[in-house]
Amino acid sequence: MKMAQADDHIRKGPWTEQEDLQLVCFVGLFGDRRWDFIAKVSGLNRTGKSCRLRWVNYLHPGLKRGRMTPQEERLVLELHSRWGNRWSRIARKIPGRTDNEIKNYWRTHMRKKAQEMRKRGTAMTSIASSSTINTMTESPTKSENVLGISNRFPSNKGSCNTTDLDANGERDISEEEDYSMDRIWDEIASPEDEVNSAQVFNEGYYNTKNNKEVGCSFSCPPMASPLWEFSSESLWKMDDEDEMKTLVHMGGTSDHFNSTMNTVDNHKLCFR
DNA sequence: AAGTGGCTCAACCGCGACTAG
DNA sequence: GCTAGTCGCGGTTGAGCCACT
Repeated sequence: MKMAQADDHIRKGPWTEQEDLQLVCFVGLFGDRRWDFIAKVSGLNRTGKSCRLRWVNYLHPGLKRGRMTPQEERLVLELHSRWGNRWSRIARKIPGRTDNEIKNYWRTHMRKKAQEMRKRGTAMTSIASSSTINTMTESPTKSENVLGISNRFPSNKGSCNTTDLDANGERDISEEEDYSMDRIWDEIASPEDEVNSAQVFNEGYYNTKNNKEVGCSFSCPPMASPLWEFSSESLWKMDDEDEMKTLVHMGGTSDHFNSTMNTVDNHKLCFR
């Protein structure tokens, strides 16, 4: 398999504002699917992967910025207890948060929590002796993965025992997990946030039958933005270079394009 | 004020899954 | 069925910021 094509000029590292604008522009034109194509035609000298990552984690219009709310934190804990380190899956249940963000949050906060627990070194001893704390607090290293230790929740890539999954392919919560989660909850939950996150999760943001947003127990922006709505389907069906050239020569003056760029500007103001 | 350690977050890497030819 | 290209995911890294000493 040919990996990075003659990566002579492939840029790496932080994205510039100019690059961001360029990327958003091309995603507006071609949608958020054909990353390799976008990477090529945009002239960004980035890999498709890099473009996708930048879009998903930073430029996507529906993203929330800033610290996790207590409700979100609880939701992360709840969902992690169900699904383990399946961050993208968890992220899908938390509007405006990316898998990367949740992953980062989990690492830092859970590690911190574990350190505190270790310091106190009392109540959690019995749990720590099981593998639970390891998984709850730190991702296994590569070598640990290879050795098959410290991973209570095999990822969907790994040798996941399907008998542990429910009808939806979701993992059931065993009694042991419930127990450990209760303990963790007690450690983490602050008294003021009494919101039942499980309820939020179950009844929460979307009515899945008609796919509409029906409510949100904590303040979050609407997920869909004009850019997001049109970008994924309508435009990216265009036929590669030829149509792109046509569009570029048109000066990119379609309504969609203009609204895209407005969206970009608005978001730019929100970032950082 | 300078040094240090911890935290946050953007970005990269490797791998498996998926898809088209 | 095979192969190459592409995408998506999870794990990891490192730069920058900030609080503390």
